[in-house]
Amino acid sequence: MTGRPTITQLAAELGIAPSTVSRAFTRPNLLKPETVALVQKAAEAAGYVPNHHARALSTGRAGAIGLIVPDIANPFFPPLVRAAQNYASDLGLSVFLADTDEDPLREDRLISRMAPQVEGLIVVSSRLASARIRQIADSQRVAFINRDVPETYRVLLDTAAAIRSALTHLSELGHRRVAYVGGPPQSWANKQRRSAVDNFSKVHALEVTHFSADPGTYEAAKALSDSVAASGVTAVIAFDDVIAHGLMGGFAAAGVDVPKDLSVIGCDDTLATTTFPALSTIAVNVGAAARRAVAALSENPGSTSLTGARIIFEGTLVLRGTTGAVRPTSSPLTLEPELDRPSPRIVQAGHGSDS
Amino acid sequence: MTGRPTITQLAAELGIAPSTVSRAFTRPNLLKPETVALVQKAAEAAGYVPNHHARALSTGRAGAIGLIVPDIANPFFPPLVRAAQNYASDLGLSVFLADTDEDPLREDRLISRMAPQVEGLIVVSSRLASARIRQIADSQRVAFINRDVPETYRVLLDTAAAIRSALTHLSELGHRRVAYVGGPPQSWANKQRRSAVDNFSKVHALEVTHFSADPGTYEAAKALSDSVAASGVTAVIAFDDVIAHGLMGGFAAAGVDVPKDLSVIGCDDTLATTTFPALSTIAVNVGAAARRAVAALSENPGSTSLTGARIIFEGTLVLRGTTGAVRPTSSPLTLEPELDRPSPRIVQAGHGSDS
DNA sequence: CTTTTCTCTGCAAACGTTTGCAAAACAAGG
DNA sequence: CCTTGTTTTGCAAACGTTTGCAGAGAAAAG
Repeated sequence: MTGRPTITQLAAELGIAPSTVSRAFTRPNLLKPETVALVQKAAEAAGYVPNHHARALSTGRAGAIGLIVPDIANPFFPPLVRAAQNYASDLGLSVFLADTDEDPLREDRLISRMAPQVEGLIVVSSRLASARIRQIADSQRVAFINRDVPETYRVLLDTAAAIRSALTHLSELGHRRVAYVGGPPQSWANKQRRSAVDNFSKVHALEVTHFSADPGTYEAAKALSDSVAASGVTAVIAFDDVIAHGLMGGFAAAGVDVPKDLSVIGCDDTLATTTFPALSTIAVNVGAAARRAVAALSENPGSTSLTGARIIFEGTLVLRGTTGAVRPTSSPLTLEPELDRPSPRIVQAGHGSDS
Repeated sequence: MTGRPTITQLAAELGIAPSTVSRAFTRPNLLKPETVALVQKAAEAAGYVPNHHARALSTGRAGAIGLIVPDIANPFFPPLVRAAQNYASDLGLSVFLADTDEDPLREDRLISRMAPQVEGLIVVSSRLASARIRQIADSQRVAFINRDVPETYRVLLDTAAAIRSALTHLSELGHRRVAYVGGPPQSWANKQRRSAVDNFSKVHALEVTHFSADPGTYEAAKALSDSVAASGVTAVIAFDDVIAHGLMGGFAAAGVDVPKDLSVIGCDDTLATTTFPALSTIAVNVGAAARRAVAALSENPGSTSLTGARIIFEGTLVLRGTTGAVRPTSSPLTLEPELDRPSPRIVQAGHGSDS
């Protein structure tokens, strides 16, 4: 009658105490099996479902976690939220999703608003300042994904080793000049990948030219493709698959052939084989990262913050159709071998950045 | 000290009543401005944030809505959840996200579990039986997107008119035989699009051949591309962009040129210009649909269910690079004009379906 | 038949808010 | 100075659970 039935109504109906009804659901082993059955039957019949808010208030456990991402429309995130949600669901947790729109202020506000209402927060690719992050992690239960600030709980998708493999592979194919096309400058992943390229290019005596697609969209990357093609590199490693894809789009339009004229390697494997040719990339286990993060939140429900930890999942190079041997003839750089110029050059596209 | 400060602690600290503190936040105009300021200052200092659960319990308003989608990894949904989340946030609502994994049972369970904890539910592309949906809509506050069952509150992205335009356009380009490549058989959108193709093809005396990619993935579509190419059609309308893209991938691999050999039109505009050539498609206002749905949930907070309504947003045809005039020479069908075969043939790919 | 030990159930307080009602403080009108 | 009216605040109950504690039986042990 009066909306949803409550535990008290059920109890009254059965002539027993509310606490008994409660226990029938939460600690059935304390009760006589017949009582449990009785209650369950009545609950079923009345369509009773427990009120999470009341429960949360009473137990202090919210039964929910929050998940904060910079841009849910970026293909990197949906698989992550999917994995997080599935795993949380297995643990009996619901998940609040919020999108910061890449805006640090919005992110900060969201964290403050959500944190007290949930058992923990997962913040992915945070754009906040390190100091602020440390401060937040100090008093809130939050796990970070792809943001590496010391003494916080963070799980990282590390692509350095895979990038090293990629560079080795390119080197073996005869490439000497490669480009790195970066993404969001504030992104930890971007910094990590860029320095991996820088570091490991040295061991193969590769010359690297830097570009940056900002924002990291298909269009921005496509707009950048001419500069990249003109720069004389024979291979490019992109921050992620969508940038790689944008470059390929630009190359195709300009008549430069991938992989004959130019090899390209993406990252994150968000596009799988949907490009043509199929994109060589670095696959990364977002699902594992997401699950690790929600597991961390569900452990130690008592403490007011998570103990520092640095969990790493390594990506792996997967070669498909966009990598090939360097073109044997007339590559512009062979005329002018400048292998001894170590400091990378930076070329910027799009609006300002503070990388 | 003791975790987060509460309203009672604040009150004690200030030597005033908890109710006054409460009112300072919820109905400040009832209080003397100085009191409000006093409370706010203290709250700020103590880092007080209201407990949503307690509030929800007291007011009966949850401050949250639920959003249920079949597969968040499908590019159709992220923009939708983004729009929903943004708008909900403006209204002071949080959003629970859940993924049914295309499983009706899971969907049903999720709806039952979430509905009582939120102010309303948005269910997108429901795979539930109509009877069950009506039953749910009867006692719960739920708005459906892209599922059309009478007497429920539903907002629909209608592509019929745009499909008519597409067919007209193809006809003007000289096409006489077109294929429709369907997606998830249980999907309302799929049925709607298929019958739109069937209906409007008649007015232009087009012959249509039916295919179905199940599941509606890039790979399934790609696997289907040979049959489609071999069927003698000169144009194909796909259920959505990812299927269109998969077909294009298959065509490219098989050496059939788009749009010279075959025109293709997608739907939903999820890929924008990221295909090569850029995909002609039907753009659809998911954002508006999402916002309408959350608005519906936020209105009439009292009632136990939403009054039936049928809100329609129409898609529009956007022509890019995958549509062109029918190839003048040697198209297999000109040898054998069978314009008078009206009943569409069905070709099935992937595992079983119940369309 | 007592005493002890379990098993099962009930009582009542607590969780942190909101809100109807009433009391107190103050201002204005007479 | 006493009414009357208005503004501001406090009291206490309610929202639907959970849970420590204690009581009531029942079973086991003596």
